[in-house]
Amino acid sequence: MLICRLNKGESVPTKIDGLKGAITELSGFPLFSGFDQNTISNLCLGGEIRVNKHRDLLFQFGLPAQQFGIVLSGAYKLSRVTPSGEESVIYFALPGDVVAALIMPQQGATYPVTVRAMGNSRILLLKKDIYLQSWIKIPDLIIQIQCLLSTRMNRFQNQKVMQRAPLASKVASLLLQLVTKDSNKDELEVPLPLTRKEIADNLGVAVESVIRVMSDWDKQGYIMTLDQNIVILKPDQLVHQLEYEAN
Amino acid sequence: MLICRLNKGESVPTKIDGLKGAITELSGFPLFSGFDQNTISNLCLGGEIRVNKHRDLLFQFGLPAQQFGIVLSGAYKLSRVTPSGEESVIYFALPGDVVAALIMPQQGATYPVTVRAMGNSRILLLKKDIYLQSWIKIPDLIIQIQCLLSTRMNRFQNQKVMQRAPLASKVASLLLQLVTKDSNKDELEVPLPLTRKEIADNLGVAVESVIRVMSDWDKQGYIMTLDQNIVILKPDQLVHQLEYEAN
DNA sequence: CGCTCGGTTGATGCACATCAAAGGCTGTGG
DNA sequence: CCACAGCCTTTGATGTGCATCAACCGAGCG
Repeated sequence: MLICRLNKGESVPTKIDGLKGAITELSGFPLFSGFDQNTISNLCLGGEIRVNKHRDLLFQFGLPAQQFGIVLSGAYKLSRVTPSGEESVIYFALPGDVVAALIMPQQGATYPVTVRAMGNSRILLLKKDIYLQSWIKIPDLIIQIQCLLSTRMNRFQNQKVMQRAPLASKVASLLLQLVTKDSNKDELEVPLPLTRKEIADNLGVAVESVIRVMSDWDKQGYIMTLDQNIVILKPDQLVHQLEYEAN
Repeated sequence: MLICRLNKGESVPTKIDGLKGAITELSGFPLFSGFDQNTISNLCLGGEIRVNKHRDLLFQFGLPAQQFGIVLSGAYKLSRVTPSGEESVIYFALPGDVVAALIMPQQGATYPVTVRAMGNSRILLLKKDIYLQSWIKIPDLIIQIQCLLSTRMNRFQNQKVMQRAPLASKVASLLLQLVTKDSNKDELEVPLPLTRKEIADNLGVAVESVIRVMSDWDKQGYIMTLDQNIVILKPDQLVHQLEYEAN
């Protein structure tokens, strides 16, 4: 069962060289906190803003890694294909997140995942060289990058700890993880278009199982889905799913 | 079902301040490749070599992280306890691996995992300050650290891709991952004492299931277990387990 | 209007969990 | 020295959560 299908038109990604506006956006991310706009522009020399539509391909697993990216808006999906042809979603990258930065230092490295846009998204692409020649030499920047990686690593670890939990717990955990911005009471919105298949592929389970869990929550009024945008109406109820009674 | 039990005596870890001998060891690791012994000793100022016995506690999940480590010999197990009281093994750190380096930059960070020795092991403990004041400023060192992290991240990703594979594939994948040194033909030895429970806790499955898979391999002559040391007699057969037919 | 895609539901089956029992080994204390 | 407790391993019997298979619906689209 092959997954690859031609994306309608495979839209030639727009390329915009002037990135004045983006600098302001960048200065709002934790990655660049404490840097003035001048420094930021120097750090982004030779950068290119890529504007993507839903499912546009950004990086392809296995190809030589020449660039890394900083997500500006929207979201990107990092995934790989399993030996049996299924898609396995590794990570969802949101604005402010870096993509492929970790492998820049390695000689002849290839992308360890395939990266695709989810919905309309924008990303700033930077050349490998700038990472090796500028970024690496700025301790404050390295610290910020390591913080981002640490967060991501933590997420992996949390998923590992949940491995033996029932499916409902895993789905709840994933959804809650994605909204960890301001945990203001009721009405959290998952900030990216997410199909049930993508959730299943991330958790490594069957679509139908995810659907059974989520449409139940839908009926209970815990969540709401509008055109692939998920809204958590009762966060407390989802948190409750996490405590699956230690027998 | 609580797991915490007093380790017989909880042996007071030996502390040795002179680390002359260790410098030679360190210079053999990829982490310090390209550094002369003088530089290495400066990078390890204030370091302390901890000698541990089987199951000695090194770092405790949740406590403030003041130190990081470089495994010298033996192995260390990074794990967490699940909400239901089971142990979840996140990672096995072998000689040359760094532990807790990634979280050094974060203010008031706590250890994200509990770390215990597996068998007799030695680790070089370094202070947070040295990381922030020296390490971070040396691009070549940062590059090596990021390579180590990249390898670890890759391992997580591989496990994620195998999530839907049958148990036998997962066990095979884990064992093969641990011996990825020189893949010289037949007779690979897993370089750390590993119980079936630890394998199970790493894969997030039941002990009995792991045992059923492995004792089958034992009978087939694919592997051999001597006192918790696993030897892979027929690597090809284990590799064969990975290709679980994409129907 | 046929196509594909995402979501949904029900019937059936299987891989693995769970429970139970037992033997070997090690360290510990009476 | 032996009894005992823990841990690791093993094996069998039984149960179940989720996968799999199949079918259907509505929406968007060329």
